[in-house]
Amino acid sequence: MQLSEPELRRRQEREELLHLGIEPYPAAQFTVNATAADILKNYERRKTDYKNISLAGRIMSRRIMGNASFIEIQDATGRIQAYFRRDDLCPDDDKTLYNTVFKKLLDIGDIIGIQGFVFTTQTGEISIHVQKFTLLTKSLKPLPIVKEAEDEQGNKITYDAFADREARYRQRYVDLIVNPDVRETFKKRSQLVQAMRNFMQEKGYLEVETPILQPLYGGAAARPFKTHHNTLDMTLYLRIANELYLKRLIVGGFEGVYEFAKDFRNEGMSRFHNPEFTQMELYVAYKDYIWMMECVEEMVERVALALHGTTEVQVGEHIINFQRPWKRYTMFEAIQEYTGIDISAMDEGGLRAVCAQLNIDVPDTLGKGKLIDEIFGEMVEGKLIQPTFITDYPVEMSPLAKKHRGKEGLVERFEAICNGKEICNAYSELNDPIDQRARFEEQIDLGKRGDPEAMMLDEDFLRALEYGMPPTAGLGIGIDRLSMIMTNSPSIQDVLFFPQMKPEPIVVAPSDSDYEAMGIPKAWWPVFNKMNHKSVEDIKAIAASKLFNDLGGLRKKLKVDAPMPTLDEVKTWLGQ
RNA sequence: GAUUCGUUAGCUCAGCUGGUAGAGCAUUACACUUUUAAUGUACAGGUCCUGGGUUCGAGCCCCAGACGGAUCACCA
Repeated sequence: MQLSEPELRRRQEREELLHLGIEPYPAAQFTVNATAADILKNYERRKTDYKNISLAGRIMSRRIMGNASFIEIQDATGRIQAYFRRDDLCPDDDKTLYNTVFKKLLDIGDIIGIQGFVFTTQTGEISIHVQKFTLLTKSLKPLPIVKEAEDEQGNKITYDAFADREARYRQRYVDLIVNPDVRETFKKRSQLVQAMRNFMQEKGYLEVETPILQPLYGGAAARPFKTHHNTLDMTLYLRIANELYLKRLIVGGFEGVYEFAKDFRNEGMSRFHNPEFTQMELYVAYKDYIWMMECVEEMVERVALALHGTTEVQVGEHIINFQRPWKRYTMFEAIQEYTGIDISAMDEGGLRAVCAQLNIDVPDTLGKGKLIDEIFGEMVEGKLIQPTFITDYPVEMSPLAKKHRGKEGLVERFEAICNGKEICNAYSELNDPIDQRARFEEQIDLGKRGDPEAMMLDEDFLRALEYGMPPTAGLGIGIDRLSMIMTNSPSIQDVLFFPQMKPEPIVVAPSDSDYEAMGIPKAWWPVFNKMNHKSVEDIKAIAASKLFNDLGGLRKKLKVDAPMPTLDEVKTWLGQ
């Protein structure tokens, strides 16, 4: 890797600090007794408490004005201005600490500790008057410079925002340093998980952990990631869901279990899909899906209140209100509401005619259940902005859900739809082992017909059901999707710290020792570095005459103080 | 996987009909003891994503590729 000029300069500064006896990465702990947010919030009311403060953070901007300077320092809670004055820091004749260390050897991005007292500047900004500072970490890579200001109305204006998505996702650490909104989004995500966990702890449910490496994958319809265990010499799959394990725990006698689970699905990626994602699954014994709807409403309403202090949340152009109770439709009612067509009594032929009438393209292979799902997906789902429960799904699509207590061909299942997307999925869980086996066998048939997502038959799970699982309500709720809504993020990548991406190409640049091995005189090494070849092989592939010409050109540009080699010498270097 | 847009200085971006590569910020130097996008002056900084092609001449046109975004498809 060729280092840019700022990078070289910072490495040089690191050396100079060492020469001055200043350790750029000290071991001694720097004790902090204040945060930026605390000072800005409480200083005016409790001035005497801020006479002797100690704070650490990253330098985010510098305004040097001769013998006085202002910097902005950023800690985990925010930014605060600090005031450095030469004669305070260097009361004696030796002004090195200010003139050299502070002004020349520190940069934006360096992490320092400061000690001093809080005051208000003439322009009214609460600031720290620094009496002593300590370098804690020298930063060798320049940060993207983002400048912020406020207009007359007090609106925040950002200049030169660090907005390139690829760079932001690949180097999330930089994104987090430079974009405060990103930090806020992830804090909200954490609060969301915390609010849900508190909710379930209060109800007395048990938080559990179940296997991620599974010999059989199940609990959802999806393609898995496959791996291999060497000692056991067996195939294992990364879980696509943890449903079947949590139900085993209900069989075992726990009456409420939940897990925040990373699941893995080997499928397409989009702004709603990442190969690994988080679901919270909850199973409660002696409950049904109607009870579970109330539970979801209460939990999600609680989350909205915890994050926003209100049930109303701005999402894109909509304001979504999570206040209970939410609207409820059966799937048939919802389709009738949005298309005007009652499909509840239709057979497959009738449903196909409806698809044709609504201009929905469907493959001939689809059965009745999938046709209904297609109509719902095309005509209804995207229009449901406010949180809405859709209940009573066709049995063909739900091999783990209990048959409806009153309606033939349906199961006791609901999804909550919000902002046009599913956020959760729940059933009265199927606990009849004979029925469950039959449903698995239907799935196996589907698999034989080529459906890559058909479920596998899990004999151990069936054995557990045969011992008897009490009537149970189960829920899976997508934490990423819910986070997107609660933080007004248009893409799943905005709520994942490290979204999946293709790896960056790794370039192994030739080094000085490579040049030496090729017999190139040292004076020419900078020239080869400047040419930035990707590898030694790349250099050797260049025609000697072309390289000879290039060397001549760069010799002039870089002012190389060495005689021009002959064409024959160049050929020797290249082994040609 | 398909379509489409993008990739130019450390960062954010301009770049005309194909004719010597531009700005602001950051950096460097100097000035400046309460500034706040600090200011003023000066300097420096570029494989224009990669590889081919067309052309006297390519950042720009053509072909292929890499990476990324968006939409669609797939997908609880």
